[in-house]
Amino acid sequence: MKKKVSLADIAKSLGVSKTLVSLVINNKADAHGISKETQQRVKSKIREMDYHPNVLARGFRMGKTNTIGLIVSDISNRFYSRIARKIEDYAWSYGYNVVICSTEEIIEKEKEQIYFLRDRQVEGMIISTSQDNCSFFNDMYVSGMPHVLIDRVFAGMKSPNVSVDNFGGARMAARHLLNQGMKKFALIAISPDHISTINERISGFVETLSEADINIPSKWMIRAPFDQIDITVRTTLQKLFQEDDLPEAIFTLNNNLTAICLKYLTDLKVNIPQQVAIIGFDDSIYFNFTRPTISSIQQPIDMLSEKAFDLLLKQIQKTAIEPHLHSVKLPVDIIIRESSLKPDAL
Amino acid sequence: MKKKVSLADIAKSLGVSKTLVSLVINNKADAHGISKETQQRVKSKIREMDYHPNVLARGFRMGKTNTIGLIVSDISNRFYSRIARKIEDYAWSYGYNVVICSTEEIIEKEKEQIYFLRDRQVEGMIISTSQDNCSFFNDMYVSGMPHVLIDRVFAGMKSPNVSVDNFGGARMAARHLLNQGMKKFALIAISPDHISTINERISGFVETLSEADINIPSKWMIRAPFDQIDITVRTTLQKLFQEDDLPEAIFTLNNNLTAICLKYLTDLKVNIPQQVAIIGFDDSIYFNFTRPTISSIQQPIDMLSEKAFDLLLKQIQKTAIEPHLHSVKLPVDIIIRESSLKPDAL
DNA sequence: GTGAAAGCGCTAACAC
DNA sequence: GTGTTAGCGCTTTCAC
Repeated sequence: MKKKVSLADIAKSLGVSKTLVSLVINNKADAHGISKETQQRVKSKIREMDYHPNVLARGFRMGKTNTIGLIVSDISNRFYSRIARKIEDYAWSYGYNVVICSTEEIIEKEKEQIYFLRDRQVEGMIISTSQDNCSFFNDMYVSGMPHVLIDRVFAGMKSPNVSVDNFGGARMAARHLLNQGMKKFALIAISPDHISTINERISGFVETLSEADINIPSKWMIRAPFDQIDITVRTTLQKLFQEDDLPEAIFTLNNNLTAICLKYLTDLKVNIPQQVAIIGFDDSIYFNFTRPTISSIQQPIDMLSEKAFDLLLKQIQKTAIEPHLHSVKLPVDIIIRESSLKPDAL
Repeated sequence: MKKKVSLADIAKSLGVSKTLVSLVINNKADAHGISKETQQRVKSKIREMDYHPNVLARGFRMGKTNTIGLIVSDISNRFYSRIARKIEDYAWSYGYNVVICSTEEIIEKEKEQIYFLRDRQVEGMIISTSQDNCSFFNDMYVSGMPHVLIDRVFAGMKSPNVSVDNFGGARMAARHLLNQGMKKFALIAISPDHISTINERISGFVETLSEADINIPSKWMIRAPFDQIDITVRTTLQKLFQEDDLPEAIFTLNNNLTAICLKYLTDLKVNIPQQVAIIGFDDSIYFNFTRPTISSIQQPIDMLSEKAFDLLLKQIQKTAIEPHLHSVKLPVDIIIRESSLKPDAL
């Protein structure tokens, strides 16, 4: 693996040209009418000398790196790691590698990472952005850098994108709670407060409630900074449960929030859903065996990843993207379990 | 972003040599006594023409790609995605990108991925292998390809490696259960059956039990194939609970197994720990708020990742690795929650 | 059927 | 202080 045998070494030791060897390696020998016998000689020499093409050099020469980038806020979040896995599978099947980057929701870091990947000539990127508007990506789109925005999107953006129906999902959650006669709600989101998914979920929830003439008091609209979710949720819940006036249900806006919220509700010995019901955005296998089991909005992660990769590949291959696929919004499901049921329904 | 301005373009439009531009770009201008004024001219031209160095070309020239590979069985498994995140953070801080590969526990796929990454000139790899012996890696070590084995290791291997004390962790679990007077145990592992971590955990558990003259009946030594965990666990548990003779406790050997096992125990309406206790290897935040809360062996993921990256970096930089750091084994903790307590202790 | 030579974008001796 | 030149390992046009 070490000796760094090059194509030239093979050619020399065989007394043939580099062209010949290159042709054989790339299966273009037949097309060029290279004799079977020569081909065999080359092939066995390659094996003999344990030659491995320098893919980097080839990529450099051909302007193809066979690498794509995946940029998300945090690869250890299961939502993103599942996306990563799917993207990786598709990528691998097309001969691509994927480079991962976690932005920690820091806009500057995200930009830096995108620039870095671009300078390294990745052929495309799939991005769940932390930015607060699409001008950066519109420029990128105009510049011709293949990319697709995933999960988090903006109105009026030019880049191909695929997301889920956050608004509709939140609406489902709200309706489900309203249908059971609940009237008092709290909502826990993360900040920064320009994340599109979070805002769409908030809108969906809030608007649906207001159609029923219900508002969420501002003290129950909770924002936990991305890097301080744990402590924020803990102190907020502690304070909340010191008061007499409690919400009937809490809507947690992503999987981390749901988990952390449940952890501290448990610590506080709050009965779910008797004292307070809960429903989260983004499902987890664990929600099946907590007691109570946890209701949630389930996202079509596999489909999301598949569509995203497909859109990226089309750009890389310069295949036209049908207009109706340029911006895809996927439906979500509500999984009703015990945590969101009115106590008397249990 | 598109026009592909090259260093040569800058040089030409400025009427200077490429060398000059290169020196300025790489902050070597001062050392070479390039006048401040020329440097400024170059810099502003670079900005004016929106030039971005082709990092690939540079890497190609210098034999440095600033890329490392991370190879695990499944990046969507939280254990690995947390490792990935940490590795990525360290890598980024050293100017490295990380390429992820999921092997699905398929040895051939793993080898293919390693070859692929090698041919792409990654500078090093961190690998949680699915292979059943270390000869492949010993060859790799001899060949000089920087790499470190993480999590799964082999006795007598040459490659630098870092793992956790699986044997000790399983022993802790066994002792904890034995201490409470339990005598009948089941164990659920994944196959293939050459995965070192799994085997060490089995050994630790089984040996500790046998010191107390207890054996696990073979019908209670369960193996679920990696890609069929769900169905295997389900049918196994269904069958198990049709019988009168039940184990007092189940030891699940990784986070997936624990989750899936809990899911189906819940489906079967089994009372934990009254009917059967459970303790898992690998912790999860969710174990805090299930009811009962779930006991587990907690692994030092951050430390594991840090040590691994450090060992890799040393190899890349050709720094000597102190002998006692060549093979690192990290201690684990037992987190005792409700699921593993004798009913009368609750 | 096979080879020579140019060049992808960059860096680094070595000149001048 | 600045420029010339020779590659890194590969593919590809064009020639023979």
